[in-house]
Amino acid sequence: MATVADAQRDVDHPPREDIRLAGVLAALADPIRMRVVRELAAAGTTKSCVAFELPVSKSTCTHHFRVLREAGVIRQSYRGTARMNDLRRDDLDALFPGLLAALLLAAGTEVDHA
Amino acid sequence: MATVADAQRDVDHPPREDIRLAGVLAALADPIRMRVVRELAAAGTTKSCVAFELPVSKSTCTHHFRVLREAGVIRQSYRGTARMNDLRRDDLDALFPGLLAALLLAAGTEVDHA
DNA sequence: CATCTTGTACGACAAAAACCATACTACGAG
DNA sequence: CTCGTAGTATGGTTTTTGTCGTACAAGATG
Repeated sequence: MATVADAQRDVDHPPREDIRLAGVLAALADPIRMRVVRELAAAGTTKSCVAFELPVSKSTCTHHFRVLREAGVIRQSYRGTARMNDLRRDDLDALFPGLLAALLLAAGTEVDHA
Repeated sequence: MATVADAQRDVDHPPREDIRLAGVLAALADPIRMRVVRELAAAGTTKSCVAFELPVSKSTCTHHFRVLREAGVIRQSYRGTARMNDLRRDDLDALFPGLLAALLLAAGTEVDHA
């Protein structure tokens, strides 16, 4: 369960108005990070970092999640030792209408054809 | 006017099926290249490299146009000494429906709010 | 408390990217 | 033919990025 201590360990996220399109695109241009976003969108709920089973080391994993967070693509919060990740769908849709949907669709069809 | 010699100087473009979403996103994550694409979309026609008046040197300019071409975002062809550039709207729309429109819209609203 | 699980911090490294200057090619115009 | 214009090629520098390993921190669990 999330505790008060968890909340204090929480980390900074850019406010909605600071999210830049260039940052979002750079974040999603990496295949590992795009995969994370796709799995997050498919799940529809928060997922811990370890749940993704990414083919990289722990520290690289931390790096990728930080890039996604600083770009404003995901929201992170602690729950015990786990860091839960969550798509910032609301903010992205408000800022860039249709973009997330088009990106997820594009990524999906590309995988299907591979 | 375009000549036979012009055609022989033409350069390789990736076929539609080789265009990767990651490459397109990486290409568009650079502000200079996004600006080129936006101006191309707004113009609706081909434009020579020099017509963009980009704030970088000639060689850097060549570099950015090559990245866009190799990502499959633009088509280039010679006309005299000028290299004409053209958005690959048809291919992008076929591969990634709605993506280009969402990107252009997003880039446009971002500039408006700046 | 001891230990396991999760994740972070830091330092290092190689590869890629963005940039420039210089030298060059190719076409067009005088 | 000569010169100007448009762009390429090459090679260099600097910055950024993706990756890792090691050491550490904090909560969960025995």
